[in-house]
Amino acid sequence: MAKVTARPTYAAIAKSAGVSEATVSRVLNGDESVHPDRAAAVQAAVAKLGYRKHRAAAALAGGRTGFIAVVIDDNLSVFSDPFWATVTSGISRILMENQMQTLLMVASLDSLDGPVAHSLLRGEVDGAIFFQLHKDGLIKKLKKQNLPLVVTGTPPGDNEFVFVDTDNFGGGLAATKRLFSLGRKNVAVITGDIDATAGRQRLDGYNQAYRESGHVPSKKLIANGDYSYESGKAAMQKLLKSVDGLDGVFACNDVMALGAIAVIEEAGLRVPEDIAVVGFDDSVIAQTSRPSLTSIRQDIVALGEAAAELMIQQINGQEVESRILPTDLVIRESA
Amino acid sequence: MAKVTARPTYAAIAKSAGVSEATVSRVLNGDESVHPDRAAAVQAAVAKLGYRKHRAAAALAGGRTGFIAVVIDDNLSVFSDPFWATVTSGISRILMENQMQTLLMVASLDSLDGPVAHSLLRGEVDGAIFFQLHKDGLIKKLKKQNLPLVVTGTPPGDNEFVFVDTDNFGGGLAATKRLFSLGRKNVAVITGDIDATAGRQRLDGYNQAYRESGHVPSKKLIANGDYSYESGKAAMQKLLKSVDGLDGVFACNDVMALGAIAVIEEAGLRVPEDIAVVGFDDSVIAQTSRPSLTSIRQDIVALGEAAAELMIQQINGQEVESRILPTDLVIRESA
DNA sequence: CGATTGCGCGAAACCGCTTTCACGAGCGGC
DNA sequence: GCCGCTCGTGAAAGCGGTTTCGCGCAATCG
Repeated sequence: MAKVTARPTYAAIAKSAGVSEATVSRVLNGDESVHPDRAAAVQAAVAKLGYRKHRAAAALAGGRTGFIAVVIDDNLSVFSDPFWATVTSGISRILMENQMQTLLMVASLDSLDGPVAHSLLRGEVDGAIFFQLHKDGLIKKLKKQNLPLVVTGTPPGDNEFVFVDTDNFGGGLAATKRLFSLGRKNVAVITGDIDATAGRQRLDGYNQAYRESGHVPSKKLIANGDYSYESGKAAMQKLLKSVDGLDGVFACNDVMALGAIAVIEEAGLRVPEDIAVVGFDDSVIAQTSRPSLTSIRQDIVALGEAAAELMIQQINGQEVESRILPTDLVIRESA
Repeated sequence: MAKVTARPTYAAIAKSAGVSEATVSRVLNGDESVHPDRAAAVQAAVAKLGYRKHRAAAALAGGRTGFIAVVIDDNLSVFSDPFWATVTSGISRILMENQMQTLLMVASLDSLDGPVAHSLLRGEVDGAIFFQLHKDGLIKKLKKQNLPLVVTGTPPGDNEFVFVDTDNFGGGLAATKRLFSLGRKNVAVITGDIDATAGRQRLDGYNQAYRESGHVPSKKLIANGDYSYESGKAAMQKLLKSVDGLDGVFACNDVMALGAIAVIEEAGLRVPEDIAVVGFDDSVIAQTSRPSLTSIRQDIVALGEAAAELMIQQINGQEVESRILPTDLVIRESA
């Protein structure tokens, strides 16, 4: 048990500043109606005594906890993908700047009845940021309670929730256009999980690029993957068999791109000379692989920061709109 | 602002169970001295009303917050390495099981004066888990306050703090032995940051393997890196130039191992035929690279779980000992 | 110039739980 | 059979803030 050194309370501040505790509270909560002189006196006392508010007490009395939950479904790939950690660091930074704390909740969200669900439903946090949405039972319930919510990644369905996301569509478009700009004619795509919105949108971007080029992609050019290395290999094998004159591939993430490259080289073909490959994510492996991978970069920290900003705006009662962040094409050896 | 539906309080439970609020509190906090019948009545009332304790109120009255801080120095590679996220998920799981919450604090720990430091010093958490220790100013201060602490990664210096770590020494030993067991004679090492304990220990393991084999590693066989891809390449270039008959390399992480392999192949040599390479971490890239990488696997989730367990034991007033978790050698193509 | 309004401020209730304290009952010891 | 314990329990006092309410004052109005 931590023995905490006694800290000053409102009583001390009030005494030192010659005002009542109520006034101290007003000053510390930005109530404008206090006379500037008194406010200054309070501020001085606060500074002098090194006062800091007791969170629990403030939460109990005020109903606001200063905590924002970051809710992570534990069947998400938190374990193998730095993505979520990076987003979280962005969230955390912004929250800290605004005197709020990040409460991490990792749990299976299947049930509406676990400790996470209870904790959220009981109002133990001022808001919740969800990572990717699969099951929407819980979040719908929270929305009914008017809990400020932000979703990271485009939620399926209509725009019921405030969200932040990378421009997956634009990224897919840019990746595919890059291949066309290299003079490639038969550009295939290895999709990610097309049941999730991100995968869907990247594919849509690919299709859009085709449309803009005045062609229609044959069904044969679309091979489904699931973001795993193995699925990238399998998809590529299928493409090599079924597509004549294949000279470009857009893989919806870097890991699959590497799987595809492995298969291409095993088949005795060269990247990028015979087949150019573009990935998505610009993860570490894009830099370390050989050939290094041309990929679509997203600003992941910014994604987290945007999520936190939208959260804070909501808490302040402002109207907010979902945000979609741009991507960059990073050109390396593979395309 | 979340409008929270009114929840039952002790008053309701007490009434429903026909006891006083004091007794409710005792039951809910595991006080043994309550008559079993009454305890049962309270439990029944709790279940019936779906009662859940108000954390802030409990914290205010009891001094225990139910929060454990996970403190991450933001100059740590949280951004590119899934390692810390994985550890955190393990921590979070165990804490949740014990009705505690994970409070994430990402901040520069240089100053003893930032919001993180204040928050910790003020006893806003029941304990703190530090990720890797560079600056020990803050943590020493916290220790003086008797705040339960756990460090992830061996802290430098004596065993002043309770910590959990992977068996870096054993891993380095196993990696190097693997190379010897393949009949390699001139086995070099590319070190990580040897100012940090993990890097130091892996190197020590390498040296130990040499000692056990009855030889002494020449200074030439040791090339310093900093865990980055580029440093792996640089170290390998140096080794190729200065070491005759080099036929094995232990790189202290996978990323450097890939850098080394790139250089080896550029030099027209083959992995593993000419030079076998072992990495460390068994990260995704170990599986996706070509040739796939033999590496040392650590159970990262278990590391987080162990940290959380040590924390909980400390909070319960038990004596605890630091824990070192074993590693596995994962054999793939490169060695 | 007296009555009305409005503003700044303090007193005090309250948020929901924990813990001390004292009290009554049941017990063994003499 | 009386005294002194122990044991289980409830009343009540906080924990450290927030917020309502009403009061006293000065400015405004008729």
